[in-house]
Amino acid sequence: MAQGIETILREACQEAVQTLYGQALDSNLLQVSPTSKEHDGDYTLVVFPLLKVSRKSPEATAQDIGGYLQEHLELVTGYNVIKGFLNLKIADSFWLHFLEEEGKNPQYGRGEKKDIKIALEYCGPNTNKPLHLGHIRNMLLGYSLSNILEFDGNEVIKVNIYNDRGIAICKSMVAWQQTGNGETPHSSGMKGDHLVGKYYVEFDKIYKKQIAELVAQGQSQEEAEKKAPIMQEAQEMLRKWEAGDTETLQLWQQMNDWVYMGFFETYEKLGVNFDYNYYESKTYLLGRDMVLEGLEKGVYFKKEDGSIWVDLTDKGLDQKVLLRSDGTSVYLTQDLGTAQLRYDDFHMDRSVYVVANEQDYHFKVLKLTLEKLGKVYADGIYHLSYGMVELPHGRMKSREGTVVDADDLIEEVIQTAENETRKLGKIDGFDLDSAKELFRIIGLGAIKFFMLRVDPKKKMLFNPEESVDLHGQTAPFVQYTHARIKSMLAKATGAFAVDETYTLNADEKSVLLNLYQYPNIVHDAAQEMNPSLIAMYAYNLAKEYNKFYQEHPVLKADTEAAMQFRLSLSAFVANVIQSSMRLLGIQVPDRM
RNA sequence: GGUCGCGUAGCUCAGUUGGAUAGAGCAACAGCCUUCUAAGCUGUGGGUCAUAGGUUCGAAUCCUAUCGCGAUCACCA
Repeated sequence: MAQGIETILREACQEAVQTLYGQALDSNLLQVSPTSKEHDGDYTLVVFPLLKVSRKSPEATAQDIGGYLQEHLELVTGYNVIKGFLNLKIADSFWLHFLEEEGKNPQYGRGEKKDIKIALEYCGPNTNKPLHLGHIRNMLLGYSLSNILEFDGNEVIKVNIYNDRGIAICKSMVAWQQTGNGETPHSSGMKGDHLVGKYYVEFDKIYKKQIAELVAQGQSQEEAEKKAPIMQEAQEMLRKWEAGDTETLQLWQQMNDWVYMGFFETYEKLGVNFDYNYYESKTYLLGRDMVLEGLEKGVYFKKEDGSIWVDLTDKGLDQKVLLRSDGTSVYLTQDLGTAQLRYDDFHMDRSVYVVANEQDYHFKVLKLTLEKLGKVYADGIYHLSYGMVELPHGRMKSREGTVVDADDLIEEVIQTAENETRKLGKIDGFDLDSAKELFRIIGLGAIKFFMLRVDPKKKMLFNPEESVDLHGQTAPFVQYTHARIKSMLAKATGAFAVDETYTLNADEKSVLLNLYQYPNIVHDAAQEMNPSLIAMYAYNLAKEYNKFYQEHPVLKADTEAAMQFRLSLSAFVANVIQSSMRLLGIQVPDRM
């Protein structure tokens, strides 16, 4: 697109003010935006900020500028003034021309190439239990964001980090050794991550039992927690792992492999992927040298007991430990190391971490600690802090068994989609495979849209019934609009062209205005790292189109010109729906 | 207790960065299929924008205080 209409109008307004009132004007005083629905016009200028320059009433100022624009700008064919609002009417030919230019462009909305490389980390699972609802929000956000950033013209590298070591996985290993009887995913038919998760739960059962026994024998709770045999074995397992004990490493590798097989299956079902994987087992020793380097530079400090700290009290935060007194690393130390490693690997301009907002403090500390070291990449670190998913009865708690499993959820939404689709009798003429594919597209679409339509920064409530709803503000609503257009287009014959003398009705123009906004929305979503803007846009576009569709016949339009125009418009809408939904990771069917 | 975040219709969420009569969906009610797919469209009811002050032509939006909810503040990850 050559130049946005808002820019053209803004510049023209600036010129008008200059000519009419003889004064230059700061261009950001000019607010030009699409006219709100209940008023007549296409774009609106708010004139209140101009009163100091015009020295006239709001109405008179708006009249002045409106008159000037109508006279000097071909684009503006009319205007009206309500209080301090100047509503401008844009020539139909502009919109028709726009439709002709962009309507068949499958890349419509794509941003210019920016020469910015972004590393985007998301998911970050532990390898001792299966993925849950929280990971789903994380993965959908991360994957969608990578699409949006890429579409806006950036280079994006999707990375995952596996927390594959530590006491948690050792717990699963010990419980499996003691009670598993050699059970494998193959022998049990269980998905690998679920199998390992089962033994993680098993560990906790045994542990609790042992604590109770010890307490019954007269030990204190605290003492019992430390001395429970199975806990001691898990800790011994961790020591052996760190010492490189072959047998331990083999078991660890095997159980992790089971988990990965399970995760890959879930990723694939959900339609997300990664370009590069990091493993904590390979990075957990990194960062130590950086801390020592900081100590040498004098930006960190050492306490009497030998522990090393960073002082962030000047930034309103606390002092944080970087190396324990025994010289070992903490969580933060590792993250320093992985940040450096990632920069060495990719030399990215920005590094985005999709991590829940419970870690806000940690990421503030991480960024500031790297800044103290003078790392050039510290500035490019951005924590996409998303809100936690809550259930109608509160937070998910594994102890209370309220964790919503990712695989179960996916299966459930597909099942619901199937039930609903069959009930509506929509699959006549589908063979079994394409029917299954349709259920999958609709079910997954529903859950993805449900989670992505909410502002990522805000916590969200997961209501199981609403998440599989197929009506209203949902993916199926948008998908349905697309399918209906496609089936209509399939019935149309020949190529259709836009007649630039066609006269638009209000519903047609409203759809065009929506389409025209798409590139801006993409850019805003990328800028704000907010996929919900895309979701709401896709919904609104479908909504506007449906209104048009209901009121105005396309294939049976009164005139040939109307039919051709409406077909072009419909095809454009289908195109943009498909494009925007793809950014959310949602497919759109041609029939449903 | 310190820090950060949130509070908009019965419920779930928007609100274009300070602009017009605060909008959608769900739920409820009333209409629209012999005409391109009714997973749709139209309409009705539903609001002390947590509360109280302040800033200005104008505040759901910015500032202050209060109330309520949540997260976080480990030599855990």
